[in-house]
Amino acid sequence: MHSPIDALDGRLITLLTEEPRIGVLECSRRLQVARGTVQARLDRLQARGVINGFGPEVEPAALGYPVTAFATLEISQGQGSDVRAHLASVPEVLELHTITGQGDMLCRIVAHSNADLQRVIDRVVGFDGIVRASTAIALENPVRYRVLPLVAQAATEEAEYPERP
Amino acid sequence: MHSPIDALDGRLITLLTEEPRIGVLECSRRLQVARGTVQARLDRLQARGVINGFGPEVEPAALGYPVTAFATLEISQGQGSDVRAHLASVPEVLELHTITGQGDMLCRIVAHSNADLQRVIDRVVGFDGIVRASTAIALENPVRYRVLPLVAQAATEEAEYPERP
DNA sequence: TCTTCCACTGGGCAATCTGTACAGCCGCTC
DNA sequence: GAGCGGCTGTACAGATTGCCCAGTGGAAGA
Repeated sequence: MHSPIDALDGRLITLLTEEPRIGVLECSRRLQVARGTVQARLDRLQARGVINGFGPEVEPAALGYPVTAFATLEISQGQGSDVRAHLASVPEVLELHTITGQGDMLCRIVAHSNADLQRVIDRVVGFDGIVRASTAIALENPVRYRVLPLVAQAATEEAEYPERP
Repeated sequence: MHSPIDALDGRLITLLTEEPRIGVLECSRRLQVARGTVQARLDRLQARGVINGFGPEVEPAALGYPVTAFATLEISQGQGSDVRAHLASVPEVLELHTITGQGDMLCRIVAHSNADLQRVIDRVVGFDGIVRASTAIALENPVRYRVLPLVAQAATEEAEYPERP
């Protein structure tokens, strides 16, 4: 097995992240490689699942949901799948993970306001199988979700660790 | 103030999310509106910050980082900004929020493996100012990060709540 | 060492899309 | 009633895309 991505892949992803509007041709010019190469790399990256797509990045705050919170849920035994389905049906639940530790699930929720957050929480926890919930409101977001440093890291490691289990 | 998005905006975002590769012209065909309209809507959505861009969605797992964890950090008074800078410098820290509640910060981190997670955690917490850290490993991800239901909700509310404080 | 395979290059082609502009139409507000 | 903003339908030049091909160079395997 070979490394996930190489230096050119890394540069390509970085370039596309920083200037998403440019096309394949422009990429090839910036990266100083043939257009076919860029196309092939992109196809491979998508085929390997490294790049999932180029969907629009929607900002919940601009949609009228400026409040973000993280809720840790405790689930009663055996209710897991029902709870998942329930949470998946709540639009304000943006993300859900099952986790180790004192809680069982961690979900990210958004709301129109702190007051509105109460409504969302009520809806989230108003379901049999959820024993307890503790919510933490996100105040600031010093580091927005990012992957670029990781990409750079992975592209660098390529040289150091030709393969990785 | 008017509502964040209307029904057409919602349909446009949904369409682009589901099929990112299609262009403006194709959108106008699918939505049964003029191309200029789609173009104008897109420009406005981006200008208003509803859509941040169309960057590639990178999958950390495919990059060799299949392990995700959430770390809750407790910070000693007045060390906040230093800690932020420190965490921002760690590639494996994908996201960082300051939060209410027992902890002070919540960050999402990734690692090559459970064993490698130890290295990452050591690096994350190995900094003066971080008093205590508790980590929860993400096992499953029943609901991947999504915004579509929220977009649909917002586009619907447009009719019901013409304005919102 | 020789052969094969794979990736990259550089070129070309037709079809398509983009950016931009224009005039007309409609509903709303002043 | 005029003005304004948004949508439509159209037009055109220029750029881009998808696709194909032959040639080159390096790496792995025989």
